[in-house]
Amino acid sequence: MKTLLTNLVDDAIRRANREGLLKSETAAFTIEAPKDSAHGDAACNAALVLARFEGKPPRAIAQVIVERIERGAEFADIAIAGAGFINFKMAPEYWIGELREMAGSEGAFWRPRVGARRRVQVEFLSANPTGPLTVGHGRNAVLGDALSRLLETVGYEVTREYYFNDGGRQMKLLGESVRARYLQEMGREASLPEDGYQGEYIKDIAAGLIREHGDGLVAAVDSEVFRAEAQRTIFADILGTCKRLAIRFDVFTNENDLLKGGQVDAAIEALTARGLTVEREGALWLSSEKVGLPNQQNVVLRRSSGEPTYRTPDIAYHIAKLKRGFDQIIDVFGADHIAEHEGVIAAVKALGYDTSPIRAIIYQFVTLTRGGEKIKMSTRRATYVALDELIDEVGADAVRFFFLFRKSDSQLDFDVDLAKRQAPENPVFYVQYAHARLASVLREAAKAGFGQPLDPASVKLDLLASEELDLVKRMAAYPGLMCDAALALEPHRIAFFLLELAGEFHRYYNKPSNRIISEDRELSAARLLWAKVLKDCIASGLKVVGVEAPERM
RNA sequence: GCGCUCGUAGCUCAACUGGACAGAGCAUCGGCCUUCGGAGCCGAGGGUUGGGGGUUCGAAUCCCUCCGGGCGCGCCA
Repeated sequence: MKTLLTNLVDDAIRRANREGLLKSETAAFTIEAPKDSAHGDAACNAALVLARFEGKPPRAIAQVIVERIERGAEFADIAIAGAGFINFKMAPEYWIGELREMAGSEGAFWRPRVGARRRVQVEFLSANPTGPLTVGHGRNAVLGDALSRLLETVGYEVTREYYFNDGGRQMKLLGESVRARYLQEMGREASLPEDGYQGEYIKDIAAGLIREHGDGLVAAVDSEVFRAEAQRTIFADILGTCKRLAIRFDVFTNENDLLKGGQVDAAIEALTARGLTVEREGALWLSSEKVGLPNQQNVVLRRSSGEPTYRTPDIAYHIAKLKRGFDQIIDVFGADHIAEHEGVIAAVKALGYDTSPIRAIIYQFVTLTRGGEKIKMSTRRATYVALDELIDEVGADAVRFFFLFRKSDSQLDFDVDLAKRQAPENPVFYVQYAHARLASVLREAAKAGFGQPLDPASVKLDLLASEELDLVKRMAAYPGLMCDAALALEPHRIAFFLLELAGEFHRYYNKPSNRIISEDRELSAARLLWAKVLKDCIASGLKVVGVEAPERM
């Protein structure tokens, strides 16, 4: 509809220009669905945009444009309203045509292929394997995955990537923590290193090593064997948690490979060769002023001990990503990493790379509440709530939906009690229930002798009333909404769409006069076809957010 | 202190990236349905979009400035 109207208005403006009524040949106007449906199905602001340049009142310009629009039978009305909006109201036949298309497309209607198979990499989660995933990681994981699903749905080719540091100091510390626990279990004198990992899972890993090796590791020369075992176990645990949330990755990249491949050293050399580094107290720093960073951002590239910090591989990693030829690279991370990311991008850019394909999606923190009370979380002291525990308590669907039910840059307050409730105030339940209801109706229809699938060509869709067509309008807007959401990297819009769609359906369904299956066979057939399309639409939306679409509840 | 970010109904949040009268869900109050095509629906009250200024046909949205929360500012990740 948008392109149709855009073309019509464009033509009208050009015509008016040829007739000497407008100075402009074209205008940067928009076509939008008005918030208030009384204003019609679509509104165009062309006259308002042109008013200044034309030096005429908007309504007068609107008049000139409207008179020159080639109006077909698909329009019920074209009117000028308010400050000078041109409002279009489509005829019922138009919406019936849309419904027919939805029904006949075998689902393609819900997969607008605007991405044109462009390649996108989404890097998300990227948690270092030093412990189980927390609720905070959960938001990252779900956001990255939903974004990937959304991009795929609109036709991009997506690579889901997990990057982790396995060469750094933290991993060494992890190994030493395990070693300490191991020795303690073996009755040896040992204490956890300062800032070591104190979680119970460290003891579990140590216990595993005892089962496997007995006391054979007491004399181990370094903590490497402990680190390797910890990494292996923890990684398996992380991926297990992801699997419960239906999250998977295509590519894993780690720091060690970059170090071994010499890419980290190459990055340091390149930066130094360009005079972008400074040596201070034996360490190598990125010169913040030369790469255009605020000077409070001190980026250390190489410690005085000679080993690189975690950021240097990250710079090398981003260069490698750019070289892999993605059309777009998306990094998902929490707000506490903004400064770091800026530093990395600034360095990459200073090396002459075009960083414009890189985009960041940044999310704020998550708090859990139970009965209105905040649940305390702290990663340091191991009092965090593990993501697995949250999934145990409220289920994967609720976890996913709740994480997506907020714009990523607002803080997220996860109400555990609400998420568990099987009641309409729980948005997950509400949406899933709409789907189950439709499924139930379709089962009834089968019993009543209606064949499935119904043939869109033979069903009399013109029997549908405005209430059904209002839902068709909403569905017709869905593909465009997905494209906008994908472009803005905002998967939460899909969740909100689903809630609104479900709400409109529940309202419809509750009216006794709207019984889908009645004595009137032809009307029933039309409504059933419509109901099937609606069910498919909800199912496809749920798929994008990664939530189950149940047939029964 | 500096940088980033957020501030919208009592609470938790939307608002198609500058459009028409700022919308939902909880909570509160008042109704309808008594149903396995179950767990649903309707209505009411509630707002100077933190304050002030600016940009323009038009601002919750952009700019400036205060106020308030969050995050960051380590040879940690």
